[in-house]
Amino acid sequence: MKIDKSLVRTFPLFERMDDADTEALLAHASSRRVPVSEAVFEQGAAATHFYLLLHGRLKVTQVTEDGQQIIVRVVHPGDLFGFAKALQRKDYPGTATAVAESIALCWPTELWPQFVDRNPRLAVTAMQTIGQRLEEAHARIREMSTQEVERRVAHAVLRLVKQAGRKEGDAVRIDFPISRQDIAEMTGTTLHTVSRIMSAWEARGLVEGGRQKLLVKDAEGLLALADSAKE
Amino acid sequence: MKIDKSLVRTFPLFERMDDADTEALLAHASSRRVPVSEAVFEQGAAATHFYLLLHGRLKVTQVTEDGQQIIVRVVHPGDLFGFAKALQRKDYPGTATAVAESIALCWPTELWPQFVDRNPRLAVTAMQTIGQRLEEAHARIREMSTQEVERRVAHAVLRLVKQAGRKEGDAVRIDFPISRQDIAEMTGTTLHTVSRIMSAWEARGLVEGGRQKLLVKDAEGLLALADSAKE
DNA sequence: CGAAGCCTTGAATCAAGTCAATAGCTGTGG
DNA sequence: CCACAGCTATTGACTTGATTCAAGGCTTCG
Repeated sequence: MKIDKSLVRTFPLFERMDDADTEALLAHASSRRVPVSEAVFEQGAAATHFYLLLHGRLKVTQVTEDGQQIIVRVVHPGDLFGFAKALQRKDYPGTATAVAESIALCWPTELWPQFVDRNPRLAVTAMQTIGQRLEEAHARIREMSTQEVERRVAHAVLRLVKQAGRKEGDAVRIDFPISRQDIAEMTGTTLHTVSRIMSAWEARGLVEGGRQKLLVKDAEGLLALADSAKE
Repeated sequence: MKIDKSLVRTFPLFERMDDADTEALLAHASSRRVPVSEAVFEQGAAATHFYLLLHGRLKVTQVTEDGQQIIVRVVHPGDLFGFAKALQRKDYPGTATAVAESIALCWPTELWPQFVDRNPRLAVTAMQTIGQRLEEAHARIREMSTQEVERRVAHAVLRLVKQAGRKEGDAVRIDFPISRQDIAEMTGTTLHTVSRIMSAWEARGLVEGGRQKLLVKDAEGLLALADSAKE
């Protein structure tokens, strides 16, 4: 399968890899197009491949025994995902669903050790990535333990701005379709509460909503909300 | 520093390491005694060492900007902790405090790569450990998102039973001093709510409380509480 | 155009948090 | 050995943030 080397090269992960190594890796990769709302892999399925998102946007969700869903994280272009095997898991802990038309590279998990050998930097990067995720998870736990919903939602939106913001005049557009329900699942609340909060924000000129749309007009204002201690 | 090889050898991490390797590692280790309520390291301090808990019990806490505290995890004998450097961090993300008289081995972080070289299994184990922690964190996020307080507390207590339970007749004793406040910080609630819940449980014969004491008399009953969907 | 999927907004309810007061251990020192 | 200081825990009353229930409106797309 022919894959564009120069595209891959733009991602930090590959940036310092030399041509030979890059080609060796890409030789074993296949690329996969994922239409909106289709899953790349499902929670509990055997972890046969690991992936690199080239283009688009995914959400990783988990479902509890009693059927509730939460969004574990959002996958952005350049992110590795689904490398459960690297953590000695046999199955995927969550489901990865495209929220926008996406393209991912994938490798059979058996190749992970080779992948790492070929570029020791990669082992380090992977470790780092997981470390970051762990920290994010702890940050989220901290937020959920101590902050009321509005601040949590503010934090979540700011995170999206940082990871998926695209300038649009004075404001920042969240660059993929996201619903109130999604935000609720990211912050551990209900779409109703999110809707109310965002209506209030819209009235104050902080954001502009819409069907699966989100435009942040005043990031500083949100930041003030997110950081200010209660009262 | 003379350290008992046979003690170390009882931990899964070292179980399959041969004598030469074990000795090489222990040669660079020092041991450190930590009295109750003293910290092994503090949140934000430079990560100079990584540790292995030999004996005792620690809690790892984080403090938010506005002064609230949460318990990130409990460290049990045999656990590695404080290996921030392995995740490419310069500082410790939390504070590790002894809740019981403890003894830990420690190594300078510079030795981590060597530590890993010496025993590649260790790299794998470390990865696995971190993977587990990530999963635990996600499980906790899931719980906090979807379950009401009583179930969360039930889960937390059951986790303690599994990790620090000591049989005591028909019941199981949590083997270190733990306060209502601690449980509150592990579950994201207040000591008042925890106290109320545990009083109710005590009335139903599920547990027996006391000042920093906790005896689980009916783990099945708790499990039913923890697992049953609401109502 | 109609159906499906999102979003908004009221009203009622409820789980937990806050406030406040008291009681019970535990270890210390007079 | 008793009293006191300092924690830790218990409990009631009240408040409130957020969920649930319910109804209706707005987009988008086939």
